[in-house]
Amino acid sequence: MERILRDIMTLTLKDMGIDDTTIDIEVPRDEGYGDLSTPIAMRLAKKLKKPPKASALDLISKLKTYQDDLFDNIEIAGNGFINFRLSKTALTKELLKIITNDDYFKEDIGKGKKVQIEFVSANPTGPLHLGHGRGAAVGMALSNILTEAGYDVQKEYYINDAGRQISLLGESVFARYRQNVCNDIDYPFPEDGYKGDYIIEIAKTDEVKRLLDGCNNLTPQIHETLNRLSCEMMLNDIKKDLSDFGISFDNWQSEKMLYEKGMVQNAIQHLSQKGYIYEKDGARWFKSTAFGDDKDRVVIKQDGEYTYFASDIAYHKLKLDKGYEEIVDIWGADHHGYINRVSAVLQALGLKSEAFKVLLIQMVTLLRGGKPVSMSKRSGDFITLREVMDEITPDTTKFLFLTRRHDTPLEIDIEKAKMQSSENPVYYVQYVHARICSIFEKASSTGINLDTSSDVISYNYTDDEMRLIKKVLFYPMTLRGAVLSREPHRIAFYLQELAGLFHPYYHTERVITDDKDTTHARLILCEAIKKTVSHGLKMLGVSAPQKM
RNA sequence: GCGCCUGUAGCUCAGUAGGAUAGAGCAACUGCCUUCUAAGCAGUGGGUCAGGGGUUCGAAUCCCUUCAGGCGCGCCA
Repeated sequence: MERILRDIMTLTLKDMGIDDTTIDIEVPRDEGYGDLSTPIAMRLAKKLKKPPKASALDLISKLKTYQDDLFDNIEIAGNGFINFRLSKTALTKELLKIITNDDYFKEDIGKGKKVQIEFVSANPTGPLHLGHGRGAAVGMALSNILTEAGYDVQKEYYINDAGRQISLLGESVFARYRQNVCNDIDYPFPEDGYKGDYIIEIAKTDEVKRLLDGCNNLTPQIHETLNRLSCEMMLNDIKKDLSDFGISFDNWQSEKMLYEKGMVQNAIQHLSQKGYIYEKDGARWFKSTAFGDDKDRVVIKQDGEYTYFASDIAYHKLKLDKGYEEIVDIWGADHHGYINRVSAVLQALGLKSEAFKVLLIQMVTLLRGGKPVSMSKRSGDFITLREVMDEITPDTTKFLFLTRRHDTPLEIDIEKAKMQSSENPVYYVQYVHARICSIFEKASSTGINLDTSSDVISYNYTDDEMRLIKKVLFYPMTLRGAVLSREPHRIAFYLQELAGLFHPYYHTERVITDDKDTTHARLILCEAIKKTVSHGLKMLGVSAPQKM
């Protein structure tokens, strides 16, 4: 609905010789101000050098020549707001489009722009914890809405399967093998090793036992194989967790592969040719200060080894080489100090700084009965995503994450989350869908079916119904806002508002009545609501159950 | 010390790219199942938007500053 208004306003402004102004259209807080409103006259006043009211009058008179039957009236408020009241016929006609047009909510904002979203990317040295779950929920929802908005999105998981941590993983598994399989209780556990029980489970698997059979100490070859094996098993667990959580990826990018294919070396060489690499104190540095970083960063250490940053350079170069025009990295907030140097790399490689966005996922602090639970992978003492989603369902967990902005710290009391699971907001929204499904079931059992063949509705919708109709028709505004701001949580809040309108309506009015026209009109409304709710839930990666 | 994030109702959080009289859920209390699902509905109470200054037609939102909390600041990954 708002799209129609936006379109004709764009045309009108063009007529007036203005085509560089952003058009803000919003739903006023108070219904008394109309259905939609725009503060554009205030902005226009400066350009036209006329007072806001005069500018508004100019705009309105021209606007009406385009599509007069869209509005009941257009008013100018004392402060210069232009308030539109939409006509019932225009609104109901549009309502039918939601039902008949399966792509109604698609809007081509992205115009096929290639965007890569990288998220989760947890090290394969332990199971996913809640913070990863939060990143997964956000990344998935973001890629869903961007895809719906016409972007060409690829979801990627970056596997840190190279470097010392993996070596340490192998050593940890070996120590547990000696201790738990060979009963060599005094075998020393590596100081910084991974202490979680999952390491013991890996050590006890047949594959590991077969590999390590009769092995008293790690030879380089066996260590290498054990690393690979442990990493694979860990990664399989992660993949299983993600898939059970409802998260999918288009590509799993291995860090190790970057080294094996010489891409790290190539990337450094490439930057070197551009003059961004220099030597100092026996090491090689990337001149990231040239692009706004605090200090230059080492890429090759004195001992000739690459730093972790070096492989990240190669990784981000690969993203560009694959043709992505926008790069979104979703990281834990504790990595924020890393943004500038990666941004510097991408700029050095020719990407505009606006085309690189990092979404920081703030910490999830877990409380159990009011007391914080410590989260350390090394000590093995942390709450996994698996535990939580098994306890309160993946839907509830995702909704919990997506009813918050991703960049604000989040506290979850696991006891409360469990207790509230039957009163959780996600059920409130899903219940709308289930109830409407139930209505249609009842309708078809009495021989009534939804008829969309005619666009004439011989029924006068009540005020409550008009409120619902508008809410549904304005859903694309929320979607658009979520896309532009990259904030999927807005959809979760919208859905709660829509549910907050539907449930009271359901309670006071019956959809299936003796009157044919009334029933028909109300079924149309219900179908539109159902489509909207199921679309919104789908964007969030949450199911829309037929029954509850 | 420097940098990033945060501070809104008792609690957990929204606040729609600076817009109109600051919202929701939870918790508390009171009612409502013979109806298409009570995971629901109706009602009641609750605020110095951390403090101060500035920018303008207009600020919870932008800028400066103070205070409070969190997280970073390796030739670790």
